[in-house]
Amino acid sequence: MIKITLKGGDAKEFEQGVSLLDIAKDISEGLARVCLAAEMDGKVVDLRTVPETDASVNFLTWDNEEGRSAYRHTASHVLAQAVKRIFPTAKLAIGPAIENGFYYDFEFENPVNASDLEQLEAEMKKIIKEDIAIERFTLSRAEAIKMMEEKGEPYKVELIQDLPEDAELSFYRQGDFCDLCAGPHLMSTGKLKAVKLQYTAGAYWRGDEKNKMLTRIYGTAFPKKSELDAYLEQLEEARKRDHNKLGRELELFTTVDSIGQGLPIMLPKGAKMMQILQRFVEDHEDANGWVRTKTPYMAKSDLYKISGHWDHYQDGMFIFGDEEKDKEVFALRPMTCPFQYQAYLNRMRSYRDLPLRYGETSTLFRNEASGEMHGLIRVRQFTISEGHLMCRPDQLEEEFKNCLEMAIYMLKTLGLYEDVSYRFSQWDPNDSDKYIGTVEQWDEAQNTMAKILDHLEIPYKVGIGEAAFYGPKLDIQIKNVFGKEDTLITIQIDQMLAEKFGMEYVDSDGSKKNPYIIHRTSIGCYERTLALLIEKYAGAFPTWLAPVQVKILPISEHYMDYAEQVEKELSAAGIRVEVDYRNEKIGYKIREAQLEKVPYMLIVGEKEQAENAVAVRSRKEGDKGAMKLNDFLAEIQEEIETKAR
RNA sequence: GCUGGAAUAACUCAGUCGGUAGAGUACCUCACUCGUAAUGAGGAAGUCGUGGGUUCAAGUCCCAUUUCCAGCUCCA
Repeated sequence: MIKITLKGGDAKEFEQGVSLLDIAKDISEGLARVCLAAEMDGKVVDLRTVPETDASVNFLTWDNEEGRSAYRHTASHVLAQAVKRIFPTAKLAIGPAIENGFYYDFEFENPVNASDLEQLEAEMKKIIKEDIAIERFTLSRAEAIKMMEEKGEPYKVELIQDLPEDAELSFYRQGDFCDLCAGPHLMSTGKLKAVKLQYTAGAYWRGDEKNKMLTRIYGTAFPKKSELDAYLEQLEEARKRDHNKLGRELELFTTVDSIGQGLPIMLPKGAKMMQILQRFVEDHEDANGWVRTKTPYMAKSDLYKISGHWDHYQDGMFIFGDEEKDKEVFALRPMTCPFQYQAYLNRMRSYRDLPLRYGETSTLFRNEASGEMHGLIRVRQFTISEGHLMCRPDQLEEEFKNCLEMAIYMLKTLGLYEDVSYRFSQWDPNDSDKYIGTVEQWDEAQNTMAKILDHLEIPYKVGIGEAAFYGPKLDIQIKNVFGKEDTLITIQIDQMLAEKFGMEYVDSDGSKKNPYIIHRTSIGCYERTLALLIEKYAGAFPTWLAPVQVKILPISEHYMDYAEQVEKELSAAGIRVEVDYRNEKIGYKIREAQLEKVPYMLIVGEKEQAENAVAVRSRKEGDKGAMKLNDFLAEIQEEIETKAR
């Protein structure tokens, strides 16, 4: 007999040789039906696992991430089985479960199109209906290689070859299909209910662009059709917020073929929003000890050679001229660091001068690869709320904390704070060519940063290989409507560039030292931040950010003069206001203003004109009735002042 | 850069087997002068992304190229 302790603490004795599924059944048929995998002594395992000794067991269902993962991982195997049935020559690569679904990478002889996907999905449904039992078995490394060679699966062979000689490998078989897999998996294909293949994409074998590009098929799976439909609906809804679509519809920006990729045109409304953000950021920074610099957009290659950009970032720069032929070669700046350092170097600095906080609204140019541009999120020219802060070691933590607090203040004001996560981006010591500095320097920089982050109790994930070439970063990450994560804000500690540029200060004991440099942004780059604001608010911005805050809608031509008078009064008070002078019915004008997502509509007609009033309609709450113009002005000014959302 | 998809009026899109370029919205004109999400009538608007090719004939087929979209890789 063995003793099984359950999550609640209850323990029960079972015969040797019973599987976890049997145990679940013993507890209740209901549990056996809904559980997908189990956690045994802290390890996620199959339900087919037979405990050999006493163990603690926690059954995992759809409500657990691991349960969903097992479910969708089985779906990915069913996809692979369907692919092998319909395209027997396709080669299998890998196929994991991911956050909202699964994918599987294949090498096909011919491209797969949408109708192939439909056919594959139909085949998957057939396999599910067949309710094929899934069996697990193990092989030695040598046997595994032999089997996959016989099956003609070169990618699987390569995966197995990378494992240690004495490894024992687990396989899962479902009827005519068999795959190398660590598991866990469901008991049979019939456990799956609602599956959907979504789209195909290219993906490099092992994520390395030097390798062959495989075809990745993405799909998702849910235990109920209604849940699948709800998910697909939700995706559809999210896409309506896509800044790249909405931003164009709302006339915030556009692109033009002849200007080129990654070079958006900010239209008046988008440019206005950027100006509002920029003024807000600069004023806030300057009120918190920052000073401004204004530095050139380009420099000779000499500067980038000192900073290391020439060796480590040349592909990312726009370069004019040729080192071989031309006396001087220039490059547009991809970062502001080496430029702002020149301001520091302008004279000898004392320890009393520190910290020095240099802010700049800085336009940068990066020659991104052509396929990488995306709306306003990834562009070739962008403007960032840049800053470099030079300080002494004893000031570092406090200054870092202040930079972080400023970033958080900005995110909270914009309403994005609840959507972000932290990433501590470290170097990859196995890829040291990408970075400057020594192992010791990196260890020191990262340890310093780790200490500060732990002390400030920042809940971060570590990103290996995500560091800048000169130092570690704290990245504040955010996801767009497609679930793709990007860095919105970054705060970095740099001990290397000060030395390279000969930046020093004279300490209290008369010795010369290199300052620490914090590279940071307070709101990120305006283009990307604007993109995320568009998606966050679906274009219905808080009043303080809205490019048009008030739209005046005269009932008929008779009240146009009064409308103009109201416009002048509001405009003089700093409100961004427009009048709809068109000769249209009021319902029509309201509809248009509502679709433009203007926060307030002021309807003016006979009554309003007589009483110096306006009939207020809020975008959010609809008709709010008439009020004196002055009262409305006071209210909206209060709302703008407090940056209410 | 790579894989796949797309590009037709200002916008959203239709255009079958290769045979005279279509709709709705927006825009302009006229009438209506209107009270909280679309008044009616009329008009103008397209080198079918660009450049080649096949054909008696190309929006449609082929090649190249630019841009856009999704993903990969890369990145703020």
